[in-house]
Amino acid sequence: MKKVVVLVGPTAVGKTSLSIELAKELNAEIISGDSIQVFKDFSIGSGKVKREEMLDIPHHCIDILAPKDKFSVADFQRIAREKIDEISARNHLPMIVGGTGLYIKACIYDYEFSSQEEADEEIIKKLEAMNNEELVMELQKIDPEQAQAIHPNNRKRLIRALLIYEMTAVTKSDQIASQEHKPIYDAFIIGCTMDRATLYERINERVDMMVEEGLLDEIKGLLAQGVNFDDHAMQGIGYREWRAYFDKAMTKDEVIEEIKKHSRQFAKRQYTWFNNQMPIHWVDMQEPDSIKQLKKMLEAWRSEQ
RNA sequence: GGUCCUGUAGCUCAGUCGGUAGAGCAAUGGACUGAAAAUCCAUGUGUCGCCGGUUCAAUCCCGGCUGGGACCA
Repeated sequence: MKKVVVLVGPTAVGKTSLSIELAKELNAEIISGDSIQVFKDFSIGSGKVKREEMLDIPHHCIDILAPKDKFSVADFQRIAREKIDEISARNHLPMIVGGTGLYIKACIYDYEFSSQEEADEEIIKKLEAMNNEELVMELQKIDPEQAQAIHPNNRKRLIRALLIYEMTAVTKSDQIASQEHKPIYDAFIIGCTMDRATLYERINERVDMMVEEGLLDEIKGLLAQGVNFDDHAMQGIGYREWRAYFDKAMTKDEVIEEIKKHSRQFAKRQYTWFNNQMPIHWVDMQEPDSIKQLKKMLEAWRSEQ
């Protein structure tokens, strides 16, 4: 099995700088595991590494899409796995760094997405016109297991499950049942953490910094090139909140507060994912000893067979 | 100085014609297999400003005190 280092953690915990430090020591190349950083021109708001911070460490999966493109887990899985192969072939260590839990898990675990045609507009319209109860009843017919598992209020998932069957003729349950739910790499998963109150302070400060660095100009630039608030990447935190500003429903300061709040809530959700979905070696970013210990463990892991 | 309004959950406020209280937001926990920075679920004990009075019983009525606001001087 190929070795892969994975570095995850909530937003603003300090993943980027630790990743560069580790990459230097391990002769690694970094693959960004982030659902927004793949888009060009979504830079300040997505917390992309700056050129000068990279210290010549190769970075992948950043700026690989145009701002109006669509992207999905399956795309990420395919591209990231290709990168892992390439980097390994170069005798470098691949290191996935990011906060998008699903993307990262789909990449390193044996998730399998059946090939999918472009979803039929007609079918989507038909499903979206149905109420929750009707969706559940429909799913009950083709995939009772998922109809049971998905909460009736979660329309997005209900529609997704129905669509999977429409597109691929395989139910979501069958798809999942065919997997072993195991990693396909020898992955060493590091989780960055710190005291919650401190993290929240850092998040607030980071948002202020983004605004100082020109977040609003970044949004204006995107709008000027034809991106609008309904586009996929614009649903990212730090981006979607500005819609209210341009609609004159909120002041700049109110938008900034919204971004901070959403970022804090996001960090909490990230913890929930990382705590429950993957076996993680947690590192306390405020404890130098904790990082030292991590490096020792990484050394040991790396020299294993 | 006077008159009136006001003080209930971290915040904004409901409410109890007297039987110790509830919404939204926040917060916390959780789910998660093609939108995942998305989507969804669960969780509400708080000296009802303080002291006293009336009452079987007061957050609710009465009195005083105190904080906030508006208006009149």
